[in-house]
Amino acid sequence: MSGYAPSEAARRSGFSLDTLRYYEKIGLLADVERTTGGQRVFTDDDLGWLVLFRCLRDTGMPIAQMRRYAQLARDGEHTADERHELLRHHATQVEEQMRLLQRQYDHLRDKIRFYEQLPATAPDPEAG
Amino acid sequence: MSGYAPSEAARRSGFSLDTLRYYEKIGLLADVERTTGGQRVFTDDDLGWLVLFRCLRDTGMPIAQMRRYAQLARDGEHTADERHELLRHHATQVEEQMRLLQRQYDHLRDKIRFYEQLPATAPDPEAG
DNA sequence: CTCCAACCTGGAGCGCACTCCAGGTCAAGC
DNA sequence: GCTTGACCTGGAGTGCGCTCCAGGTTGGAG
Repeated sequence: MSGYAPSEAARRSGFSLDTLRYYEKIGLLADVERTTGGQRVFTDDDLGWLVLFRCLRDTGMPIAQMRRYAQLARDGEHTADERHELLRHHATQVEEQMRLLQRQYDHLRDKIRFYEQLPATAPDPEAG
Repeated sequence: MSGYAPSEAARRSGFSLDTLRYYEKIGLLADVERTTGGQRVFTDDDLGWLVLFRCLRDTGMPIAQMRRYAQLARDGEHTADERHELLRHHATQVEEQMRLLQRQYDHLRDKIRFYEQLPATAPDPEAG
């Protein structure tokens, strides 16, 4: 229950093999265990981190910031406040992002409604 | 009420001057009017298009697709169905995007809640 | 008429986040 | 032991959406 081949880790995390290697290379994922032959072995812990990275990535956090978070976690328990703050700050960004998305979605629906109030009317304000 | 200098168009649309020029260059914005000296003059119609582009961009539509939409609109009234379909299709993408964002936001809030149920507990599943 | 800030062009460069490649190694199944 | 598919490395390349630049032109204020 705690030793996954690269392909298995990729399957479970939804990241490509190249992305997993990339994340390790840039120091986002901490050094991953290896077999004597040098092949990666991912642990449940690594998988947990990947789930988090997916969450942060999907909500638009830049990699540099994720890396900062990961580094803080590696630095130990005394960085908990800073990590907490980092996530809270990110959450407010996400809230703003959600509001914008909702607003523009509403706008889009208006536009679509326009097409549904055709047929055979005059072109709309932006001729589109 | 219908002739804006580039800087004014930029201010009103929220796009940079470079972006406005870029949008014209790639054929997203139709050829913009010019003074005899060659300087751009944006119309209310152009501004309307920019509002739409902002909506589509903010909701994640790739430029290629926006360009397709704009081209269809230029092609005339008989493309209305296709434009309608394009927007409807995009709207479903946006809905999915919103669901994902909400889901990952909830996940993020859980993570934050974890930090709030400290202090001085054991590290969480992904040690973060 | 002069000045200078705003504008023009074509094209190069950038930042992000991967993605692909060549050339070689590892390890499980037969 | 051999085969073969999964894996390794460093580094180059990609796609997107701008952004910046040099070198020149325009046009309204004074």
